[in-house]
Amino acid sequence: MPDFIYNNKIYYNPVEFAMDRIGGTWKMPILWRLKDHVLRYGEIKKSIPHITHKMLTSQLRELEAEGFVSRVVFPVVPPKVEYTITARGTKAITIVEVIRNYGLELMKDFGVPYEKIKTQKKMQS
Amino acid sequence: MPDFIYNNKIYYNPVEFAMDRIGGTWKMPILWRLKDHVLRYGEIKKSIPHITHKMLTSQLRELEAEGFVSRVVFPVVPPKVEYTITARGTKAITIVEVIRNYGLELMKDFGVPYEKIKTQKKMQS
DNA sequence: CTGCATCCGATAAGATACTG
DNA sequence: CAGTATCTTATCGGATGCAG
Repeated sequence: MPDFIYNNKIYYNPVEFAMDRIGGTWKMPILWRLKDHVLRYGEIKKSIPHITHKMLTSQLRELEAEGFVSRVVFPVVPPKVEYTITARGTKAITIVEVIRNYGLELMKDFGVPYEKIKTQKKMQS
Repeated sequence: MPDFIYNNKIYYNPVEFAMDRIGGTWKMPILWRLKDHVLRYGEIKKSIPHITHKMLTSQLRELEAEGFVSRVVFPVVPPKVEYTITARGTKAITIVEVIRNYGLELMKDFGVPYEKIKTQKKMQS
């Protein structure tokens, strides 16, 4: 007696559904980077520490397939691909921010040290 | 160059940290059930469709270990154990609600049918 | 009733190599 | 530069059995 099915997967509640779209280790960090920048693949890669090539590619594919980011391929050599956040992605950012702030509170609560609270203006190098 | 370490695990951002505490398939549904009820193990079990014995036990253990729920054992036969949400758990519920509402919006957005939008007043049978 | 341990299959994710 | 494919390991989670 599943609640609903989407993409051949059974879901039992809306939270699970939302988390499958924007959850996981990397999707939120990716959306976060695209918040107010259009970025190339390599730029995203450089800006997210420890993410592997495979993970970044697959997560971008999923985010694109579900309309959170859009992918523009420039037919040049060497290849150039830009990723832009969509309206749906921007909406998701709101949730990311809520969770992020909560995470910061929790960390404080748990006594976990964390420095870069300050918003990062410039993203890489 | 990890951002921080907690419980022998490396985290790279606050979102990941938060999701490790209250994320996953079952933690939010569990907290949700305890929102305004003190429940016994078996009651939680019955109220969450498809959750397995193993998963419920392990998730409750983690939630307890990190202070989101408290566990009271009554020294009777047969055993009786009650789970209560803590202040920290109540705070988490706020986030759960935000994510849940977002999930509902997303589902509408994706055209996923879902009936029981109405708040469930009574929980089981 | 509640909880723990064990086994095992499914899935996620890292490393690496190859392509246009 | 960006993307795909393969191989391999690690973790998650289901089923089951046993115990106080």
